[in-house]
Amino acid sequence: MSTREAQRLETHQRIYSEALAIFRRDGVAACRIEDIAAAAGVSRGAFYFHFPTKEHVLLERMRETEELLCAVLDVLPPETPLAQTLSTLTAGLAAIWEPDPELMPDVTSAALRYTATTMHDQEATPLRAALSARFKGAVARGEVEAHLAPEVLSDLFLGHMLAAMLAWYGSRQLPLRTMLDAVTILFWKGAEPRAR
Amino acid sequence: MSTREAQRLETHQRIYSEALAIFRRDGVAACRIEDIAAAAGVSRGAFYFHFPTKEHVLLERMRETEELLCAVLDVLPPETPLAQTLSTLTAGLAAIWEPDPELMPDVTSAALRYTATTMHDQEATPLRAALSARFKGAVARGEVEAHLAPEVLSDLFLGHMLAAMLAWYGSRQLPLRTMLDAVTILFWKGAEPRAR
DNA sequence: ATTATCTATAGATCTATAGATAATGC
DNA sequence: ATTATCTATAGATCTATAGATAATGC
Repeated sequence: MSTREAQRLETHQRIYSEALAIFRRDGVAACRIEDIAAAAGVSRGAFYFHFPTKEHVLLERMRETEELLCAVLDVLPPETPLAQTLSTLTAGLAAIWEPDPELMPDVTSAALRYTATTMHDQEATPLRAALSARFKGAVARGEVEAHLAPEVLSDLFLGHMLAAMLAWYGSRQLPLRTMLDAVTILFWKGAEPRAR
Repeated sequence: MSTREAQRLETHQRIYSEALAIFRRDGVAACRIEDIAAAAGVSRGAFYFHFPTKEHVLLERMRETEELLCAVLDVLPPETPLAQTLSTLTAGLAAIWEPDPELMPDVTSAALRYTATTMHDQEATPLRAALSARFKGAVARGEVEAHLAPEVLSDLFLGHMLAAMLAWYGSRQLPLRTMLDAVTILFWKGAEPRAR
């Protein structure tokens, strides 16, 4: 790695982590670019060189967490039962967000809008692609009763996790892991009582 | 209604509808307050008198759609089976958003963040309260197998509808109504194959 | 010499607020 | 006379970009 590239990455990382710290302390809306630049020891222009807007810092946070989750999923062999894959995912999500919930609403709402408005049909984030492949395998193995295409089902599962995280954020009655597992069971079993 | 109040409401409505029109045409981010004020024939200050930020226009749009949905639900008698209540809700959601999808990601992401960050536990929007009451009744009648409290289940159902709407927005393979009904069936039956 | 990274800054836009105007209450 | 609604505008902040500097490629 060249000196110049190392320098750029270091500055980028410093701006990124200072921005998140100020977001947590003051809230995203109240934080000025000037505050971030000052904390990182650079000019306002340097912030704009690295991030078009504050929202892009939040999107990078989402990418970062998705990379962590991808790494966790990659460890599982392809034929892993979907139920176990999803359980691994909920554990990963809880490990990331439970100790640091403050930015969750801002990060998830930014990511949802960005994904909906700028993501074209064929593209997908690495996490969406990885989970979609797992769902396809599960459908092929007959583990899932699909009224919907596997990739749609996969996106819906991720959407349900986000909904659960936001519901959790508002009340915090249960541990996040418990909440996410309960929603996974709901996804799996449905809300209708079984005949007995 | 006093002259003054009528005038205020009229100006408010004019700013509101012009703002939505410009949001649809140019996108929320690109739209300047000046553009909205000019289209409504008022000063920039008048915009701020009626709305603290552009985001509050989006939140008012969400409130407006929720009122429509509440009106639809209120027609159903309290003992209506939950499945039928939810079907009425999906029809209402599709009727609102299918012909005018452009602002859906901005409206829903603003509403999600707002609800998560500023809504305290005891409060709820009229729609959340109305649907929560329906879920409580359904649990009492044994229509729902609840691993989660009825009001949490109700919020999750709404969250699942939003996730489905955003997934629909990205691809538009199916009619929105079909998509929402498929997710309702998923909510109801679960993804696991039944023993046969 | 060229280019990537960053600084400095001009101009655009936002936000807060003092002041104008017309409706209201007494 | 008081107050609600709106205008005008000063000051804050953002965004776009010209220019400085130091690393790179030749």
